[in-house]
Amino acid sequence: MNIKEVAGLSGLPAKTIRYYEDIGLVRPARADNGYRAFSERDGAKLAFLARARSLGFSIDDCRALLSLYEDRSRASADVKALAEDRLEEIDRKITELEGLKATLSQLVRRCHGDDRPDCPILEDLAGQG
Amino acid sequence: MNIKEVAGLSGLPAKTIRYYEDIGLVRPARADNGYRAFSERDGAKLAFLARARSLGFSIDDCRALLSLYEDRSRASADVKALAEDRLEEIDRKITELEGLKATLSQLVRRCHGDDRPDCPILEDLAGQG
DNA sequence: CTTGACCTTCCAGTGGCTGGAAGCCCCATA
DNA sequence: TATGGGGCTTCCAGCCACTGGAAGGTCAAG
Repeated sequence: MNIKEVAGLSGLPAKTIRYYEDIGLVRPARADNGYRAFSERDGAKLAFLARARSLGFSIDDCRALLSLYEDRSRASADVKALAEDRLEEIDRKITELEGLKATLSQLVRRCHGDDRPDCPILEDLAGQG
Repeated sequence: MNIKEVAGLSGLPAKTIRYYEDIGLVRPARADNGYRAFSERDGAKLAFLARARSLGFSIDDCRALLSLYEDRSRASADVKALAEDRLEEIDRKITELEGLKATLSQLVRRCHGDDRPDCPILEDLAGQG
């Protein structure tokens, strides 16, 4: 399989796949002409990575998940712990964004938004709100 | 005012303030010894930036907000538009994170999390879920 | 034989800082 | 007057996870 095919299968851009090779996440074989030759297994690994990344796992998390994935004697507790950390992180981010949203939408509501210069948003930013 | 003092006032690290000078957000005067000499106005500007950044505005947004802030004849509608764009972005991010959270927490619930190797989380990541 | 799609490597840039080295400057204390 | 410690300066490198682009090799079709 050439890079474009595996890119299509995994949903990752070719550039990203090359990058993943650079940082050692995949190690595709090489054909005689120097082209990367991806196996089925490489394809599965890349799809795994794409899915894990889309769920917000960092590259380091992915490295850990991959090695757990390939370790037949892993404990599912280890995976669960990683996933739970991610969940907490997501919760923290949601909370933070909700806070921003509350503040900003209050400011937006208070700003009349016409062609006059007085603006509660700028006043708040300047610390006079 | 030296950099450390204005850092304390604005809540920004000194490093960040130097960086903001680099990219042209502030232009503090210089004392004879080469030290940056911040005016009250510089301090206010930096506090403005700190607040805007903490509300999630990008540096480019901040540049626009600053110039609106300093433009006595600005229309508040322009500011409101920027803030509304940010709100939409925040909403999109929250929605995305809620989606991730739903998927991940479902996976976590289904994983028994003990010392056995079978794990629905990895199965899902591998596309067999 | 040419065209055009594909592949390769390598370098640089994104955003928004952050860390660290090397070297002034300034003030207080011994 | 030496010295110590903090603060200040510049500059370079690195973070994360790619992404864009240049320069050039390879392959299949017409």
